[in-house]
Amino acid sequence: MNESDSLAVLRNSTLFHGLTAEELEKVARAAKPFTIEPGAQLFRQEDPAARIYMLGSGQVKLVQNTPDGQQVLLRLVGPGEALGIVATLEGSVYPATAQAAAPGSGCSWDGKTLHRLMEAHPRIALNAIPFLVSRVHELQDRFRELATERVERRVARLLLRLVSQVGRRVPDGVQIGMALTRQDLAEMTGTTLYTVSRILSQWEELGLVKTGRKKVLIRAPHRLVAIAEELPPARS
Amino acid sequence: MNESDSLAVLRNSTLFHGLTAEELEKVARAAKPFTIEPGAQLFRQEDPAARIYMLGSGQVKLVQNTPDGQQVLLRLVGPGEALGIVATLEGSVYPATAQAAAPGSGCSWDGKTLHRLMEAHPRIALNAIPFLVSRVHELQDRFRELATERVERRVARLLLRLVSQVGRRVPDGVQIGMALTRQDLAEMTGTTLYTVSRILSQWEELGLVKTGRKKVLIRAPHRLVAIAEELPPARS
DNA sequence: GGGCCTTGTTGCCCCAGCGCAAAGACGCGG
DNA sequence: CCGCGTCTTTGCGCTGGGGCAACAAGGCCC
Repeated sequence: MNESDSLAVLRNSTLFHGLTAEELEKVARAAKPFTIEPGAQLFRQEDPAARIYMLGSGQVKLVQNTPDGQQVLLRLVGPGEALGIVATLEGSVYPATAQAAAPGSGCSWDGKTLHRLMEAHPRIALNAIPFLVSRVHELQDRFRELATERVERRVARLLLRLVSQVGRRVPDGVQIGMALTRQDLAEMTGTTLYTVSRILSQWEELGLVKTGRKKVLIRAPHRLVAIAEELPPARS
Repeated sequence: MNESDSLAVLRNSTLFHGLTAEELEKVARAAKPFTIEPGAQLFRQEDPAARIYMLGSGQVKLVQNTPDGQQVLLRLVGPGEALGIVATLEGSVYPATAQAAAPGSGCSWDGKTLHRLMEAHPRIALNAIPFLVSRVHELQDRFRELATERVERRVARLLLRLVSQVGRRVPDGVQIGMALTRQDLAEMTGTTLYTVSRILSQWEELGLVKTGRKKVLIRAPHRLVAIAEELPPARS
């Protein structure tokens, strides 16, 4: 990951979209490259939010721990996306731990530098807004889901979301292109690994999916959509 | 609500904080004032997001409806806060309905105007960021709560949040300064009005709160904090 | 003051989903 | 190819809380 790699990453990011070539170069020069191995952490929850990271390649899980030892998987971050923006701009602590799920690389800036860059190039601030807006939107949706829908539907939705994020076409369906345990899936849907396991077993029996260790293959996406969208059992 | 009222509203808002007097005036001139009666709606879910509203006085509920008729109360908006920013910036539809809970007034801008103002005065965009950031943060917290905590704790937290938002000291405690039905409380915590009612009854028996029609009075905030923070039943 | 409508309470039943425990299955490293 | 650690499945019992129904209590309007 050298400076010209950084440049390539920046060009593909929404955050720095629309900057002139010179501006981009300036941003790239201020960047510090990094690489990360699976299982390693970019930052930990409660650490002071010092840096913002932009992922060039790889997959990172954002996990929030509760005081009593439970976990919530807030979001998966893929190439071209940034981590720690929210906390770094706020100047507080990271609200979650960022753990690599696949080997990755990218570059980072410290909070001060980012602020300086934003003040100097308002375009960046303007770009950050749609990003934040879409986060708000997504969180609102997930909140509503969690508040009103039963587990099976939430899991169906999750798989569909994963398909669109990291789905890979394979001969007999679409493979989730990422290693996720039942526990991970449970943390993303606000349930337990037991329940996820049971639901997947049931779907497997129906020929809807094919599961394996940390693997899920969707064979009949449309039927999953039916489960995700269907109105609850009946309600005159 | 005339133009100078608008100016006063703007001055108290975070969104337009730090603008020069002239800039503020320009923004105020572009604003359209409004007043609203309890029960009336500023906008409805699924309407194209045409305008952004800034509340000068009053209280507005942001309610999201699910396809099958359930509801989620996303947030309460008070004086100085803005509504519809997210949707208007995104240029999509309002993700929720904004309904007044008390008589109010304020001013509004259409999406194009706001965009123009932001481009011309990047300060506004920079101001919008902390606002959005705090929304993301809050939603993440509520998401985690909903995913990992049981109802009683969530209700306790909600009341505490309401106290800090709209609490009014009265002789024998703190009054929630806003009319909220059990249904409203349920929609904010992702549960049902029955459960909320039962919990409040129980707390009333313990002398923790005093409830009435659309009224909640907290008599012992510290004990509510204990419920909100306490670790679950036991876990060796 | 009386009627009506909205909001709140509570008993009852029921079930989705939690969580333990114990037994597989997978796959890596040696 | 074996062993061990990690991940997954499944049976079982239990309970939090959902939801109906019926009733009570406010509050508002005429």
